[in-house]
Amino acid sequence: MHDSDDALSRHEQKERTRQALLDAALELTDEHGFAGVSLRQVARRAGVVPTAFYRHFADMEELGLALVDQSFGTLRGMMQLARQDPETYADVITASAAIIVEQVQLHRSHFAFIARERFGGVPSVRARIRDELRQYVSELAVALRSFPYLDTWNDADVRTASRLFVNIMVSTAEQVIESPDRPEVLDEIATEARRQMRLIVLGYAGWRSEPQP
Amino acid sequence: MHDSDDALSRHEQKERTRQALLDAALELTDEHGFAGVSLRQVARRAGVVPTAFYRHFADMEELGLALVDQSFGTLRGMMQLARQDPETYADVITASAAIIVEQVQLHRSHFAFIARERFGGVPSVRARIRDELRQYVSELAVALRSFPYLDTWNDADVRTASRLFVNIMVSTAEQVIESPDRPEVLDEIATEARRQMRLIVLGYAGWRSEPQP
DNA sequence: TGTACATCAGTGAACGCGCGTTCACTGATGTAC
DNA sequence: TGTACATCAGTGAACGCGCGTTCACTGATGTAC
Repeated sequence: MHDSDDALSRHEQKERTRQALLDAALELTDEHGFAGVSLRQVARRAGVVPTAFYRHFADMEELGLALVDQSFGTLRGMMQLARQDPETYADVITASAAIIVEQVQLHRSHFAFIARERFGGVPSVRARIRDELRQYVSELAVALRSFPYLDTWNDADVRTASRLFVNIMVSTAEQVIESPDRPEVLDEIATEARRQMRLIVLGYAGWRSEPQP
Repeated sequence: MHDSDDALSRHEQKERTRQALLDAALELTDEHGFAGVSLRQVARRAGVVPTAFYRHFADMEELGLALVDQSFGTLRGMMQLARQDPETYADVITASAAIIVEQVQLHRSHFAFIARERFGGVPSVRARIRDELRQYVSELAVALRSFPYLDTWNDADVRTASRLFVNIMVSTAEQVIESPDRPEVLDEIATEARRQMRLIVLGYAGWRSEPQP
């Protein structure tokens, strides 16, 4: 018999510590960049002794790769949300811009991690992010295909559009990350993202009616 | 009387050492990110003793800000080149894409520094880059005004276009930095940059003939 | 031009500190019977 | 259910190392006369 704070299984407790290490590293990356974060700092903030780190990761590089995976999980969740939202099919541009701004605020640290470490200091982390982004562009291209009108485009055009949308997504995320949390600033960013996306869609209309020389 | 290797003045020699420190830091940033570079590493690669560093910079942060200034000097040189090139006025898109790809190859380390440290680990460096980029967008907006056709646009539209062009410029630079130096890869990147710029110009045509709802 | 002194870029020893990693350990949780 | 043993997440001391920064110095370059 024990009191109300149910004991965790060994496995659950280990998982909890692992997540504490990841969260600590994410916070510290926000402050110093991943390359500037030490194993001891991570352990300290997670509330364990430095040597406990090794029960979960071989070194900081392995933890960094785990953070990439976790962050792209969030990005994929965002795409999922957009595909499930009926608004998206009514007005893809307004709906996407709103979802991007909302999700970036909600998962700021994951987006910030990708934005910062995409060209950051640790080669293996950078490489993994590049691979994941490339795959994300492909996945978005497939998703774009399910829209009326876009289904008539050829592969190369859909891919270029997908790349542009991901560019806008990344740069919008970067702006939200850099900005104070004031609603009017965020509205302005969402408006700018809409303008940019609308521009591309209109550009494509012109492109297709009057192909390049 | 002395032999042919003319002695440098004390001032010239000091300037030379300062530049050696900057170059060393730029190289090392390419390898580990600026936050991962130590004062001693910089001094070692520049061929001076660590304490000599302090004759030139108060600390690594001050050196980092000097690197930002130097890198944006290169960016402004690129804009200058584009404005002087008669090709630009004949076909702005093709000419700009070519200049971007060529200049990024030529000054790879400066572009890489901006791309990496824009969201990198040292707050003051990041802030300075953000300020410079914002100013660069303004300067480009002014330059765009000197083109026929664009001179009829309103301020907000020219600024949005300028922001999009700088986005494309940065992401093109990022792609060149990440890519192997093979000519066909670079051609492909330049082609993609042209496609993206053409899309925007065409988008603007559509935008203006049929303004947003 | 020559001499005497000032300047100052770069030197080299020394410091205390946080780092990553090793190792033997502890004690609570899990398992076999 | 109770007991005896195994597992293993987290501990704490210890190590050698590169770090940023201080300090008194050296000796070539620059300047005043």
